[in-house]
Amino acid sequence: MKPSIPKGTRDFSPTEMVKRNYIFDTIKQVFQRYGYLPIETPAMENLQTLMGKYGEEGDKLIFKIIDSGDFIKNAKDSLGEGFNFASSGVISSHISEKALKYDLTVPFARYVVQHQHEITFPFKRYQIQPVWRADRPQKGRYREFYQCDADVIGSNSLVNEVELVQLIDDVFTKLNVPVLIKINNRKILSGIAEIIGEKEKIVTITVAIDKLDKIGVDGVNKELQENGVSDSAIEKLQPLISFQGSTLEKLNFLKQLLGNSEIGLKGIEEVEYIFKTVDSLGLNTAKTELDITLARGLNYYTGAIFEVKSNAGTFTSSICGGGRYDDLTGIFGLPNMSGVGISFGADRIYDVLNELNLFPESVAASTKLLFVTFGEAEQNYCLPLLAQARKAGINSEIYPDAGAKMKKQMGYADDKKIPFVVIVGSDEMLNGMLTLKNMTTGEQAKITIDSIIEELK
RNA sequence: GUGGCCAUAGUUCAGUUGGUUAGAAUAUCGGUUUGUGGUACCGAGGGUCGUGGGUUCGAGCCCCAUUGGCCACCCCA
Repeated sequence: MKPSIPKGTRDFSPTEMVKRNYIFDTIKQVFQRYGYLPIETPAMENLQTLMGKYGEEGDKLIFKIIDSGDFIKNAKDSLGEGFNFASSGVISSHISEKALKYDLTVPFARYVVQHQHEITFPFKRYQIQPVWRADRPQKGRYREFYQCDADVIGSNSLVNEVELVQLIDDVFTKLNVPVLIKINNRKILSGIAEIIGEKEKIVTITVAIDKLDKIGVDGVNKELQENGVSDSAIEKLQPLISFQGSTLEKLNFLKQLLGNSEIGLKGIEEVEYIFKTVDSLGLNTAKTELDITLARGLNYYTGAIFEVKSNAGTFTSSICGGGRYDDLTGIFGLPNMSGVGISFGADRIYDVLNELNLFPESVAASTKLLFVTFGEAEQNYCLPLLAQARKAGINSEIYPDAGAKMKKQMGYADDKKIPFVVIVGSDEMLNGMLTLKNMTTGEQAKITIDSIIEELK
């Protein structure tokens, strides 16, 4: 049998893990600086917890876990004798009650409701875990990937939104990636749908507008028409999607256009506050932009929405995204609990850093000292010295096979990029003067174990 | 869910209009050197050419199917 792993999943080598941990550590450090604390939730959730939260497309991409035991019998019991295997869609809900989590936000909402009596609000949590999507893999898209989420729930304040923008800026400044943070507000999109008289079609309209930079104005109009949006509504939409200008000009333009929409004006007010406050505080390296064509597919967003793209390299997909959701917890029985959060896509950030060569040269050297011996007697002599070195906090190891040739042991050190080697043979054992070799310079010296520890500490 | 490209050693790839025993580089292991790595030289192992079928005297090469990979659309991190 040929060894293989499922489509869209990957193994990570030690070198890759060192790089990945660099990203995780950087993000974690910034999260903590902003007062977020970690939680973890299971890899799987009850299917009902996840279904219906991500829109029609999203629901299709949830990995369902088949029930253990005789699921055919179970399905028969609940569906009756006459059920038809051909309609797998019908039986799937009868043979699966668990699913792999699709994102971290919905399980977080479930967590908040389930643990509401242990939580002090506003609750700020971060979470770095894998999620799974049954998407078809391609560049920057995996079926198993890590999200790094920071969310605050139980606070309506726009200060949270402002802080998240700063947090994004901090993370990418530390990682040396120049980014563009696109900001919009679902309320503005609602306002637009309202004033063009197609309130019901808001999802269709936002999805179409979102594609503007890819398919152009004509493409958007065509898609709207095909989806039953009236011609007069499309006409009213034109000035909006073709408008160019600075954030300030966009805001003024929107104020005029959405003057009759209460929700639209609310959205403008929120966006204006976020931009003004962020501007007055200043950002390190990130650029911001109001993008009224930014929609985002996840159904649960109701207020501000964010999307972050790299400004350098060929990687154009978003590497971070988020927004405000007013009622994710309502469905689990805890209404009026607004939250806002963002999610960093660690795997895509990895791809960006790799392409731009932005990983630091020597991220965390592993072993610092290797004991090379010539036989069992030497090995026995070295074991206590090895323990002594470890106790002193020096990452060290001994070549485990006592009889191995020196060339082999040295090669091992070289391959693992171990900077120092201690060579111990009969001479060394006689007087305790060990041979310490610096693998970078090739220099050797006779020296005691205590001096070695002192030097490498 | 729709479309395009690809599949030969652990890895990256050669392989002539279809013709004998499928090659190289690199990695691995061994040796030159049983107290010295990163260099050099020599040698070894490693492939039912993704899988199944077809055409042919003969298929790694042509045809069909299937699986897997990459990429684009959709959607998204």
